[in-house]
Amino acid sequence: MQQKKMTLKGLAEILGVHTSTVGRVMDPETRHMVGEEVAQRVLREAARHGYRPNKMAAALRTRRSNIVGVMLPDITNPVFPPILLGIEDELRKHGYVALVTNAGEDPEQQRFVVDQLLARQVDALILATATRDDPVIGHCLEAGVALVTVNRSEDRGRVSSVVNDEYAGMRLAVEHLLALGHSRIVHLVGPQTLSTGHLRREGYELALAAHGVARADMWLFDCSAYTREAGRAGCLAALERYPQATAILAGNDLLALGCYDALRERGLRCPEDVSVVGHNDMPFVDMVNPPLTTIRIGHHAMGVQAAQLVLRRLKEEKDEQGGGQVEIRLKPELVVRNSTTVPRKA
Amino acid sequence: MQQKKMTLKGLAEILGVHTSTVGRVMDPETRHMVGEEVAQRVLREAARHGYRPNKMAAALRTRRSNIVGVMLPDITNPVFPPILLGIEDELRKHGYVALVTNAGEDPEQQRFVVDQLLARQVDALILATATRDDPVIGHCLEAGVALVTVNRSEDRGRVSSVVNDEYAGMRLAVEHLLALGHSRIVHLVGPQTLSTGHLRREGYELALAAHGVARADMWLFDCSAYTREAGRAGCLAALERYPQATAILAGNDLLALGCYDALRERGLRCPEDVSVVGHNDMPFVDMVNPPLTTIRIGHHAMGVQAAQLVLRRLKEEKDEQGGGQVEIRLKPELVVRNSTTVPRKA
DNA sequence: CTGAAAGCGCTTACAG
DNA sequence: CTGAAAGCGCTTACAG
Repeated sequence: MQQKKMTLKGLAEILGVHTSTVGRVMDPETRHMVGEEVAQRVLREAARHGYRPNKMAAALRTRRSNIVGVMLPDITNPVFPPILLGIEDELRKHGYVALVTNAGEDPEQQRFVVDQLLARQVDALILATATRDDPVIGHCLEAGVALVTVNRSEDRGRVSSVVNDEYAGMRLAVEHLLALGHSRIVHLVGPQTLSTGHLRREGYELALAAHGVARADMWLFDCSAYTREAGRAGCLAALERYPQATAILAGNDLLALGCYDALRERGLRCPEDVSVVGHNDMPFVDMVNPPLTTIRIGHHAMGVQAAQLVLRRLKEEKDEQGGGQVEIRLKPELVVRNSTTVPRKA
Repeated sequence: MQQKKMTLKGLAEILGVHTSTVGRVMDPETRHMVGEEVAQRVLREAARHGYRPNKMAAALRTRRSNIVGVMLPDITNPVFPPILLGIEDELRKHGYVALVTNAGEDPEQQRFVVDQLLARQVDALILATATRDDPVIGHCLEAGVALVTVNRSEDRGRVSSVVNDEYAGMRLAVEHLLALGHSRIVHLVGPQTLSTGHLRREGYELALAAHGVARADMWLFDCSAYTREAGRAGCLAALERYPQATAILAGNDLLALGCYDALRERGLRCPEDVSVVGHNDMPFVDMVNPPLTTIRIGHHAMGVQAAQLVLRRLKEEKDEQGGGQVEIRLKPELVVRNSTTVPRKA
């Protein structure tokens, strides 16, 4: 059963040819260099033994592992699986695989994980963990790996990224609420250490300003993390501070679900008393009560683009072309469901 | 910036010692073989150059990659991320990493993915894709890799597995409904090609039989897949066939959510008209309307156990001990929320 | 305690 | 069209 692993050398011995001949046949690119008849014999024998070339050995020799490392902050957060799927789909098309690891939010742990990935000779890194001022990115840059950031970006522009257009998303959300007649809109702000939290906050301010809303009427409330519990606490406190609020624009869907908890606790109805808008359109927010109005982000597409970008970078590297950093911004979409309606009468 | 990659040989040259000396120092296990003073010099120089041993080269030499391949059917299904997390956490503790890939449900594609993983020299495989009669498992067995199945198992007992105790879960669900007073309980059956679908069905029958319910009063309805849409269609058809049903026991949470859709379409209220029970307790089913009563499965623990099992198998392999196949069954838990109540009056 | 040497399984310039 | 040889970066028995 446990058939002994066949190698190039083994096959060559059986066939009475040189290993380099077998090697040439196994690679479709170089197969033409070998005589038709010999090639067929080699192929047949390889198949008979279920020969599978050892890619690690090849990687060692060519200094190309065809592995891209992917570091996630939390695979359990529903936005990441689709991104990952997009990355994998695209990489696979080009003969690459993803070495995915979950690193949490702690920079020390992340640095450790990056070192693990580098020790395993990944050709490139895709980081979904970026913070605006990210020490780990510096670490990666020093190591000299090809690098791309996905979903989040850093502030210093040292690395290419594929992100959502956060300004556009917030504009959609704000204009939806404005159109319904809301003028007292609280923004539950996500972590300011992350580009998403920061840019959505700016997007909220920009969108309101564009519609002539005064600074004083922009009601911001910080949440410590993108979690349901932080959303609940933030919403409770925001309701206290701004009792006249008729709508809440949450930094993401998890915060929005926390708002649902808080509103229920306060005996307020959504959307009749307070409208709520989320951000991400993560799975199943159409099933909650009430179905959540939110901003849909193309997570799968984001993964695909990130993979393409990193693959392109790898190609340029080989061609010795420098190439500056780019930021690819995907357009989000408003999904109106039942958590938003016209404001209650004051 | 892009500092040239340092190697054992490079360090040895700089230090004027032999590569094997440097090698011995880099491995804590063999460090004691080297003189204290030399070891310190080596360590200092290694740190100065940010030396990171090439694990691929080591793997080639030792024939141990310390990589475990993990094959998933669909990372987008919320039950898998926690399993994955458990696997990774445990593997990391032992110096292993997971090479995760999403393979879909198609056996051809899965076989291809397995070959990819094997070509990359994984030491072992954890499959979350198992079907009751699984051709891909045969393929893996032939290749002679250490193998463990997680969440699902195959029928032939050729491979160890870590699964949920499906009988126990169904007993909890059935007895909960019985205790509420239901006697007309439909079971929306999951795919019979999967151990989960099959065993939950048997569990339903066993539990009802234990309470003296006649075969004729066991109302089964097959669903083609574990999806919300299949649940909706199945529920609609089941309602047609069994109009007196007062409760639905869905094969999993996704099917249960599909029931919600169907009930809404038929103008039936849950739980007043029909109680619904799910299976898995996946994230956010506490936020749907109504919050779902379901069976909680320890997915993270399942991943941890699967990793432990495969690691143990690897160790035995080294120790030349055969060791038969085992099945580890985790105990599930009933989570009562608002989708179940006493039956309506007939 | 340290060194010299062989070899893991490939790839690829260089000959012929 | 095919072969001989070197080498990717390690590890590890074998000497001394």
